[in-house]
Amino acid sequence: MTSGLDRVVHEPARLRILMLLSAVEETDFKFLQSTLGLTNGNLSSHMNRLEQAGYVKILKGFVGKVTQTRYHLTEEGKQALSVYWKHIDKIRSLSPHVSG
Amino acid sequence: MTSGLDRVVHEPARLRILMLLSAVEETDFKFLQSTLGLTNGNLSSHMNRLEQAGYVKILKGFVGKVTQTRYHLTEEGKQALSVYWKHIDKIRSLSPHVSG
DNA sequence: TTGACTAAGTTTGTAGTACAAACTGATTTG
DNA sequence: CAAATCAGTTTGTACTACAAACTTAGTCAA
Repeated sequence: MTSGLDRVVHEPARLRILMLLSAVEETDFKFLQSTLGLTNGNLSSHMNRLEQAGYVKILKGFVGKVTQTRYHLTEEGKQALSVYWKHIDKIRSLSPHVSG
Repeated sequence: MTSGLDRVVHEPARLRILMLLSAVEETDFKFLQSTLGLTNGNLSSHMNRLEQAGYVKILKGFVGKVTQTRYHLTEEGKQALSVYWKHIDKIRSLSPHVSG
């Protein structure tokens, strides 16, 4: 009856983050930030939300003396994405007339 | 840089409403409500939002002596849906590895 | 060594919104 | 005439995305 869409995944910024991560497996804050055009604060919040949901792992380290935060997509995250797209396809099939 | 996703369309309940409407062109409150499993208040708000966006037309009338509200998908609404799915496909193609 | 500047994020405040509960107003039924 | 039902609308609340302000640490210039 309901859409079944996972709100954590459904948020546009996070969906794009997850899709990027699913392509590269692991990446860092600055890459995501500049690639997706998000502000620091915004990206930071989203990554925390994704971590809380268990969809990414946050890895803090250094590059030389400068801190660097890396992100890794978890199995749960991959699963969530897969399920998400299934639900999207279901909604999309509600109308055979809208192709996109 | 941004997702390009229209927030009016992106909301799950509204997306499903629009997809249903795009299949049937026109329908009434009770059908939508029972088909999608939304509460009256919730559906009412969503339909108003969709009307404000110009995506549906609200037609109030009677069946016998009882009021009935019908909804009609506008051209703008169809367009918005089409554009929405284009953006979704673009996001989806960010990763070739997630099939859904 | 101290003061300005940059880097890499985090925390905070606010405006917007989805949802359910409470309400409205008309009609029908006991 | 009261009570119940129908067909929705309005209101209140809890949540949340976003940007602005802040933090913490390192680098450079004099």
